[in-house]
Amino acid sequence: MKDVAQHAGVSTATVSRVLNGHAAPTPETRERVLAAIEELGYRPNALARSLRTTSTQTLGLVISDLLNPFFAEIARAVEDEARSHGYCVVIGNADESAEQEATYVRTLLDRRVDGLLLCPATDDPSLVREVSAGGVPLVLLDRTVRGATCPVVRADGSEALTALARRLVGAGHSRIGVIAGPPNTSTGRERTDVLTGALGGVARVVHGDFRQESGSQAAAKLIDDGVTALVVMDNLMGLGALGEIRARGLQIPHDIALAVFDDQPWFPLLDPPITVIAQPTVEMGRAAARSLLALINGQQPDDVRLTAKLVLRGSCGEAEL
Amino acid sequence: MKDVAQHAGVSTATVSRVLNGHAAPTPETRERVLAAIEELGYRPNALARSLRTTSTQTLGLVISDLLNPFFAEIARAVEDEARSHGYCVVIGNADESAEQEATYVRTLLDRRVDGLLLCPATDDPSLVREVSAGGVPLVLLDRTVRGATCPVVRADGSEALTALARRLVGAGHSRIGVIAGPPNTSTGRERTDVLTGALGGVARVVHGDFRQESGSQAAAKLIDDGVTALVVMDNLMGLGALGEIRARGLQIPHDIALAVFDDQPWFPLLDPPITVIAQPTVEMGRAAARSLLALINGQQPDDVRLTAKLVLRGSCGEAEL
DNA sequence: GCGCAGAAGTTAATCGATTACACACCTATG
DNA sequence: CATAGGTGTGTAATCGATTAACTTCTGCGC
Repeated sequence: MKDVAQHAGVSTATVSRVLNGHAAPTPETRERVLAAIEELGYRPNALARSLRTTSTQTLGLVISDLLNPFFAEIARAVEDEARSHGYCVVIGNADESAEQEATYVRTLLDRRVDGLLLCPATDDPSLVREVSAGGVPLVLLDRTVRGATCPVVRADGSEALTALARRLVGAGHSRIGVIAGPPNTSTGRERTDVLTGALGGVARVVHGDFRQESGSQAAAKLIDDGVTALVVMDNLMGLGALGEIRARGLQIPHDIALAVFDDQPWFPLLDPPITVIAQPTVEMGRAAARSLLALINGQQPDDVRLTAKLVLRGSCGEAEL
Repeated sequence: MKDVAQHAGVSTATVSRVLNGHAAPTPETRERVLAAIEELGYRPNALARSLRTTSTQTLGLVISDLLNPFFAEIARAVEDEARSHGYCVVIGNADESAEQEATYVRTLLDRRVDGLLLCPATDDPSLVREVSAGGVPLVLLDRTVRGATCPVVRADGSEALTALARRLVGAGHSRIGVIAGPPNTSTGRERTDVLTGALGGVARVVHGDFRQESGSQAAAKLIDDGVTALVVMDNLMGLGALGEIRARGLQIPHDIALAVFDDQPWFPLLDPPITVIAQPTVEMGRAAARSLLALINGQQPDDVRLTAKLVLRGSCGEAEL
């Protein structure tokens, strides 16, 4: 910057003013400065700028698993929305591990992100409290924690789950397997509670960990237990369950009915296509980013609850479309 | 930091030494400082530290499309490897747009990443030159550019493509459709050249843009053209092609054979399972990260070429396993 | 008892920006 | 013609760390 100033025959203050579009400098000075910048190939140092202004124009996003397309879609939406407001997004991958999640959150705070979006790995509120104590704007996404005091953006699957339960029971299923998320996550618990509630006594619940492998194992257990329908609470576990069903040579929906939480582009390509509860991932990501930006600007955004939709495709034996 | 120093009755220099594990401070002083840090909940400002040391312990990774599981896997591997060396990764999503790619690269440079991993959207070398001119360590990943002067890490599919070609021709196909990547990407061109070369005159090539929609359109065109086999050069276009095949009610492999570049966890679940050319994504990501770290440490890593493997599953009419 | 080596800690410059304040110059006004 | 008010720039403090150079103190050898 000093070089630029010297080159243009002005002070660094003037260079800075030109850079930040202040009113002061003469068109003629501005021209000289811009020419010098161009000539020297100068690029401002964002670190120095941030240090001085205490604003990094960056949001942190900590998600549970980058390989899960559900989170990948959310990440993309967050990023789009943030960029359209001049913010950058730094993504941290917690890998469903509370410890790694904490590490990432601290790293992001150390780098002074202007705000943080978090998909908490567990419903333990201590990390959230730590962030709040640091005074950094925080929005929770997809999942919440016990006694959360910050805005939360998530999808509500109650209606869809209830409709699904009605359908399965109506179709005569009397032993229905539920592959649930971990009981210490809000989505894991809530979805399961709603569904088992709606199913009455016919549900058999096995908890997985939101990963493919746990889906196969849970499916194996439930199939051995004689269930005639399987509801899987997450797309990766759904993948695992599908694998297990195929491995055993079972026919969907004849031998076993299947429904999965989260839609995936390839679900319609299976035979039969898979019935799902689709979450509005893009809207969730955008809404979360908007809430966080509002918080950064000193507003108090409300919680956002979007609704997940039941998409019937055939894997539960419903009339084909 | 000043607060901590005051609290512990020492100077900021001593606090800094304790923080950075220098030899000097007495165990007793160290103790006092750590206590003060703990008590005040102090966290060092990474921006200030980086400004002073000109090192951010951060790598930039610019990929073409976060929603493409191929890149998501790479991103995860890069991140794992980087973390194990004490580095953070900032991911930028270029969305297959050269313009957005350039924007991201500049943003990352402005933030003074210690090095940059780039999956170039096109084979235009100007952006690469810009980075090199800035003296920032750079490694290309998956794709290269014309006249690249930096290390490149990628998968070599020649062998697998040749084997696939032999098989298709051997099975009697005489009109084979190839859904290729954009001609201005190195992977788009090279894979197609190898395959068409090995196929002799029987290939019909249509170029897509590495996205699902273009896959369906290309498939439609080729099927109308009467091809009996389809080779798709990327998993997203493969998804689109599959959709088109299903929509037309064609049976794989009876009516049309199909092979796809890039494996996906759900390919084995289709009926028949899809034959693929699998790229070693995890190894690519790790190798790229390692090369970049080596470059940062002043070494001169060689290019890395890993081999992609043909995985026969049935969608090309091969003997079932 | 003197000098000196080595250890422990402090002072202050520095990284590259932003910005409050001061200053010089110019114009309009009473 | 002195003065008030504007404008365009420059000066220098500041953000929060690191670190070279310097000070102080301790203990040891002769």
